[in-house]
Amino acid sequence: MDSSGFSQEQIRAATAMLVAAATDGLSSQPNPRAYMETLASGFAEASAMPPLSHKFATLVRASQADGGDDEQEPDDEEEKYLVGFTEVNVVGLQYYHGTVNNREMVRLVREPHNVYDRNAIRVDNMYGEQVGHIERYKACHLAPLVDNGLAVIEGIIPRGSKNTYRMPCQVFVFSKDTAMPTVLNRLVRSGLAVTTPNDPNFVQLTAMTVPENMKSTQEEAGKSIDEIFDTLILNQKKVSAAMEPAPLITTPLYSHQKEALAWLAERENSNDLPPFWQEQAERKGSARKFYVNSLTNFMTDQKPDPFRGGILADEMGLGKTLTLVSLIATNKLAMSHSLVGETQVEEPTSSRPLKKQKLDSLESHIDDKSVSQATLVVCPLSVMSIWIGQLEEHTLPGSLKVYLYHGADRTRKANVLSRHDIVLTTYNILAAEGNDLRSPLQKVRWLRVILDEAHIIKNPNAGMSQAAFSLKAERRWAVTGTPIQNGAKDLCSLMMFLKLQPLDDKSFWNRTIQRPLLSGDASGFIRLQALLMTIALRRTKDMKVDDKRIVELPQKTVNIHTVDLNEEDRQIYDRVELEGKRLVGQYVASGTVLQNYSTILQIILRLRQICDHSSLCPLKEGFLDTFSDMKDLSSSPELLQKLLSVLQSGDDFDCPICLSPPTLAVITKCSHVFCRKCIEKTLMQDKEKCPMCRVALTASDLFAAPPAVETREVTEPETQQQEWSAKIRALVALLLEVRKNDPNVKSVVFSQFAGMLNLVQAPLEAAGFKYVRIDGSMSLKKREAALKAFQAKGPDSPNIILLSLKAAGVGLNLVAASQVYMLDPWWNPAIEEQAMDRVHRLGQTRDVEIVRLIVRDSIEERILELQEKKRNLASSAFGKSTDQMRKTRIQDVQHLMQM
DNA sequence: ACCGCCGGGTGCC
DNA sequence: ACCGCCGGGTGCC
Repeated sequence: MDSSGFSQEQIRAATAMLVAAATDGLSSQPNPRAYMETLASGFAEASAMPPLSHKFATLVRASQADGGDDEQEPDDEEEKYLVGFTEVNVVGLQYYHGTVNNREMVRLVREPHNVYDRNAIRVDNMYGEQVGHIERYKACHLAPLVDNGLAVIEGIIPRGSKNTYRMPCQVFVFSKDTAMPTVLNRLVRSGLAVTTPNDPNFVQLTAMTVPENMKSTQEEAGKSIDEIFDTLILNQKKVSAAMEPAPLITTPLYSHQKEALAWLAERENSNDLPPFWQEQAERKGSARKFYVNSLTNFMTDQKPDPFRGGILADEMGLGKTLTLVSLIATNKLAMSHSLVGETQVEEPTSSRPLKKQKLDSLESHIDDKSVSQATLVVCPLSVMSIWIGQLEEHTLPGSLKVYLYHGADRTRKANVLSRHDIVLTTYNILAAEGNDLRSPLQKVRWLRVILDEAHIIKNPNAGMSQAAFSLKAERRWAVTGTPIQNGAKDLCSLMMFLKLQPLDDKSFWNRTIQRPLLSGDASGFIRLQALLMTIALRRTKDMKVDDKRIVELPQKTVNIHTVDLNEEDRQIYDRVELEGKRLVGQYVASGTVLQNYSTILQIILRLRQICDHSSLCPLKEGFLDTFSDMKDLSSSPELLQKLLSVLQSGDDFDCPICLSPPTLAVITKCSHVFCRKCIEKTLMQDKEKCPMCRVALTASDLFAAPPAVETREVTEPETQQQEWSAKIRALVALLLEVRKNDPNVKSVVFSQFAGMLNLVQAPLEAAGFKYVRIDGSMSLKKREAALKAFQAKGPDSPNIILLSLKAAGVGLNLVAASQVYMLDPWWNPAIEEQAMDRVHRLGQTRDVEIVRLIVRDSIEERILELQEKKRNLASSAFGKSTDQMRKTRIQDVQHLMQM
């Protein structure tokens, strides 16, 4: 490695090697540890600065909203750029124990409640140990910028790290594009010497590792995280060994499951350094060793604790749950001697928080508050039954003590929980009491915490996530079949749960991974790869080992069955589409697409409903005019109710603030739909304006959704009046044909519209089919009963299960069926694939046929195209900014409306 | 001397 | 801190 550090060629070569090794299995096998060390040394030595990119983009969380600010982002994530840096002193070093290294990234923490100075800014090292404070006469200029959300600051110690009383610190100031001149101006007027990136001396002066402006890495930057995961699939080193589970697992594991078990156990028991750490001898030949974190350049002579846990990201259908049960069962036996021994043996005293935690646990060992043997599993309610099922099916009865921490009669006693081997609970319970220190969930020091479907905590600010972060555990696992949805920041949330320092800190995550990714700097990509390579395991069903798929599944074919609307529906469809185009055209022309996004979604929704059956679209004449007239809406509670029931009919709106499906959806008087919490928070911060259209809004202008639509519509479809739609005819015809060929074949019928499921019921009955149904309104018990009936083998058992796409939840096992009918397409192909995978998964013995019913010449065809486009362009790319996402949305709308 | 100068005590926020 | 600053002691040469 030459003195200029990590060259583009090296990065490219390393990447290529990685990808090649991951894809073609047997050839070159990179050793992840060695690879990480290569990386680490490369970055640590990158002292001579390569040319500087013009702007350093970054995604950072604005710590507080600025009430008086002009631009309001619906989300608190927004692009920030480097304004420049100013050098300040860190003072008071003599009072604190936190040490730093030259060129080390430090945390700058606002201390608004500091009794001596409300502008205080604390300086911490990577471990969160205090180093000192920023001298107050400079802090007083920086703090207001941070507090009002104008700027975000990051610190690096350029030199002087061994000083006794004070040391310099370069404070890098970032702000959003529009505020950059203001921020710079305020800094300069405050008398701070600011070096901007335009400054010819910037490169010599800065201690920041300046990202190279590498256009060549754009293609990497454009990759979705899923693809990154997929380039890491089946790392040979990770899974070369297989591990037999403890005998109390009564079912033989598939070989890929044994490999996963070996990997999980290795990750829990290895004493390797955590990711991004490397060992260094003090001097050549010196016995004294140091450990350096290559992300922050933090150095310590204490060996960092191994990182026990990680991300199990196997594609769904590979049997993750059974693998985890095996881990719990297998390590249960290994445990009794290893844990106690381990904790006592390598335990040099230390002042670090991490060690302290362990020390505490040692002390409390005596008064019986020690690390429990119990594993806490947090999962969605719908997945809980899967865990229970797997435990019943695959373990010796009575061999594992399982407690269901669920239901009103759950215990309040921590020691009851800690006496079990497995405690199962749900995210809702965790959210409800997880932040309450009196909760037994919080009192137990878990051996292991497993978050199943961990992407649920992707929003780190949600109470549920916070509760997950505060659980005390020796080992942490995030389990998810769909690891990344919104990009790299979802991963940050997982890191916060996993407590992988320093990446569990948003600021460090942004600095070392997110920002480089966004600005097209290869280091972010490479670090991310290195990280995932070490702590994540992902296999997909198509992966091959020794030319054999890891899971042999029957054939799956996807066919499109094109349907022509009947005359009446066609007329309605054309009319609505014409009107919709006119409206969208207006919005596009006047640049108000986003302000009218909810209206547009309504239009699209209507069109999609008409494709299923025109009666699903409740408003006929002139309803679009009503949509575009907000005042009318606000004075018409009835309409609001209707709108909301539409919202709840199983369709997929995203709250524009959190960009997720809304929880507790509310609609504003200006007809924008948000999560209740999101909009309430926004209103409190942002001067009571609608974030979408900036109309004045107060809490009283919000209308809550009516309680779950339930089976209100389940009133038997009035058979005469509701003629079968073309699609229903097609469905029945297809089902009849299948039955003719083989009466035992079972089918799954998916729709996004609960109403559509209602409408197909009568025709199915008329054709002599027995069916069951699962939708969002059903209780867990009812769902289980329906599923059980469907899975039964007898000749009288139902042949058809009707499922609402959204309510079906994860993990549902539908291998009893081999035919799948998707009544309507959804634009996120992943969701559809997930649905299909419930049928096409382990245990399926028949070939699976998936039939997608698509109306010719309709929005459905365009949705298909959009899906294709999304697949090809990987538009879930992680390097995407909010702004880019908006643009994509506008384009999507235009495409859907054929404009 | 309402000064200057000396030298000890002292030191983040 | 081998500094700055504070405030008490002190006071021609």
